[in-house]
Amino acid sequence: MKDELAKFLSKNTTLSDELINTIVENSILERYRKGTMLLNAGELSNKCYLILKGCIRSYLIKDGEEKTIEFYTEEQPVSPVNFGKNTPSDYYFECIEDTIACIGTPQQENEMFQKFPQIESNSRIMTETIMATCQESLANYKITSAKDRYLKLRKDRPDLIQRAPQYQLASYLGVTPESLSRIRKRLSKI
Amino acid sequence: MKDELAKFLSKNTTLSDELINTIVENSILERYRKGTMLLNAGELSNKCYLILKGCIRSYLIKDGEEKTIEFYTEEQPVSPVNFGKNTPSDYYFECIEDTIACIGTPQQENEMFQKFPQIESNSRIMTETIMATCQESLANYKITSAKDRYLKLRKDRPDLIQRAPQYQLASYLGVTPESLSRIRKRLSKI
DNA sequence: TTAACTCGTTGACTTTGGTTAAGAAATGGC
DNA sequence: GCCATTTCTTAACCAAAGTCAACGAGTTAA
Repeated sequence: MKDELAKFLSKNTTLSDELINTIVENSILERYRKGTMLLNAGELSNKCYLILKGCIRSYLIKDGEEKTIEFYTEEQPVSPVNFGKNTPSDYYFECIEDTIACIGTPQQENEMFQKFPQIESNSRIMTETIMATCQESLANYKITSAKDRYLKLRKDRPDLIQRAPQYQLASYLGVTPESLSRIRKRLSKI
Repeated sequence: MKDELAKFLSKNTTLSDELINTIVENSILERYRKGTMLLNAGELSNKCYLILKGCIRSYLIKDGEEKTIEFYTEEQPVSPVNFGKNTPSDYYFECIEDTIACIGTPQQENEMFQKFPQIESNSRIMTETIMATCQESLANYKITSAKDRYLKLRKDRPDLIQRAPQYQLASYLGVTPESLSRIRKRLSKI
């Protein structure tokens, strides 16, 4: 499993093999069962994750309904926006599959940043990349219909369609489960 | 004008007054007339901005229509997602008012990061904050109606309603100008 | 001053998605 | 296996937003 982590780092950073090794050797892996809540709304977040196997969903509850914000799968970093901050989370983080993840804490992060400024630099660049993705999602969301968003999701992350229940996909796409069902029906007729 | 920059830095970073002074003294200010294109789609971005006065709008063109992504006003940093990268921009950046901004370049940024690692650290944290805002926007967009988004915009950024033409606000809210007109009419009747 | 544009508004009509309710299918626990 | 629960689908109806077209106010340019 630690290989996955090394692979991720060499793909997403410009860190030396030596440094990557140091990180991998000092990293902590955890296993979670499907259904485990990693963070509840109202709680402080003191862990971030890199998924090696499995799937994590973030959501919030509005008007009594779960609204899925994001699905995270293999090789994706999961960092709650209040990670390491003294503010309560608005979001829930839940494992929707049995999941193995590499854990990070604010202390450990700070230590690493101190020891190897290189890592902070890479972290900044990675954050910028994730932000670009987020901005793109928002732009894309505004200018497309629910049907187009479903098609795009099916194209970009086909595995998710299989892995997540439909009502979660629906709220992720910003529609009701009924609407998603209709969209799928319309598409299947073509 | 440089005071504005110092004010921004002391509000948004934990940098020492000394360091802030260094930055302010080395910063370059530029003036742009209303209508100036700061970046066109397809171009590389080698400048980022901190607005001291004025308003910048980013948009993309889809199906021949301008879709407004974001409005940036006083004290907001404007960093195209491809800033300093070797990839062409998908977005246009336009001054919709006469604007004064502080300019940054990738070279200058790197130099500063090298000299003062503190600054890179602050930059990372600022990026994380901006990302949180972006994620929140996306979440908020998904779970609200156009009317609610208009009300929220009017509450959060009342000046924008006055400063930007309605068709730009409409595409920012993700609706047609006709719809926004109707939403405003409905609201005025209450 | 007039002609041409742009922008915002309005109306008629269509399409899409939400709501409610019911039933079918799948899942999980015993 | 069987029952309870959850999830998915379908249908009828409604509300919101898109489309198309027309019009008026304001601006610009000849």
